Amino acid sequence: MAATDPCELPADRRRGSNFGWSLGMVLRRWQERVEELLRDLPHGSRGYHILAVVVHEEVPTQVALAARLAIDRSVLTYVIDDLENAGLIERRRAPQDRRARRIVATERGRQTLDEAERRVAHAEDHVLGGLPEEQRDVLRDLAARAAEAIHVAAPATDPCVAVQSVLPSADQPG
Amino acid sequence: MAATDPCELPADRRRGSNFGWSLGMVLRRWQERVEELLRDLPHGSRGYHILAVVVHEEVPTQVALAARLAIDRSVLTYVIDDLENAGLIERRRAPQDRRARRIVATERGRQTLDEAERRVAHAEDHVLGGLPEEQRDVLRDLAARAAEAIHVAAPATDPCVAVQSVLPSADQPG
DNA sequence: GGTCTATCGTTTGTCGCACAACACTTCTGT
DNA sequence: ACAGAAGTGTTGTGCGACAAACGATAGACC
Repeated sequence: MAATDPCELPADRRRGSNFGWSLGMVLRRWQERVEELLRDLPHGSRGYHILAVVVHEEVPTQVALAARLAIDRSVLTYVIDDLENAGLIERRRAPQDRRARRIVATERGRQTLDEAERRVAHAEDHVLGGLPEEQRDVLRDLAARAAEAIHVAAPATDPCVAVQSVLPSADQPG
Repeated sequence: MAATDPCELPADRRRGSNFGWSLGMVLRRWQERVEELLRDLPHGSRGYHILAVVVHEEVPTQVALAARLAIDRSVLTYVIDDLENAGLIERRRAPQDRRARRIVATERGRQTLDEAERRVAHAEDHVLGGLPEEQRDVLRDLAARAAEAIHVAAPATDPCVAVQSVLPSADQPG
């Protein structure tokens, strides 16, 4: 098989590679920092992600926006409400389909995102301060590509196998 | 300056580097998989992290355990309850300080963790399937080191500067 | 044209989790 | 013995994610 079997690695190697924990740790800190820096942006990092997509990509509908960000439709409703109230984006009825709303950024929204991106970039460098410059970019890049791959292969639930218990069978000593 | 200014990168580059979103995406999928595979392990990935530390490191008290995992003490209480009920770990009063509980893994707990780690490693390769083998290891490694650095520099709240608004000042056109 | 179904957006309710606050036990120092 | 500190457990509260139901509109089919 092509894959290295992690079970053959020494325990130290495996213990250090608590990938889920590491991700959680970095993400939590990232969010802390970002929430702090973007205090005025409605819904913090959430609003930031949404605003970024709205500005950089012209996503036709809210549903498409939700799909793009892999978040629930119903979340978009209130976040967009607040971004709109802050004058950063506008809801426009799509002329060809009056059910759909086209979300467009205002000039103010674009300016805000620009400033926000500057700050977030700065915060990221801070969060990843434990890594040398070069490796930060590698990490960002790898994370982005992994995430992208996950996103396009979206089906999420791959019913690969019937799941057995992790626990050893009952006849084993406790 | 040593740091590359991300604002100078072309928009496409910056858009792709939505680091927080990427982390969230990968983490969410990782958790989905792990929860699925470790269905029988109390509290899924949470229980997994805790069990792993209990088995691999001999952490003296619950407080130390919480600090090691950077989670709240009060979470430990009920997760440990359930891990104990599942016969995977034991709470023992520390002989020299009867306030403290020493958490030790049972043989069954060790076996369970061993199997769980096998599965998690497999799931990780699946989650990171979008990356070639080699880069998966790089990502794991970088994430681990970034997380470790964050963890040791724990103070979390670094009141570096008074935070200004991200929003442009009021005289800007909307 | 009229009806029927699917889609878009919004609203509401439920669930789980993080965190704070309080209570209890035990240790330490005087 | 007493006061205060530290380890643990319990309870309550608030927030965010997600599912389900609802109204509005579009498109297909007769």
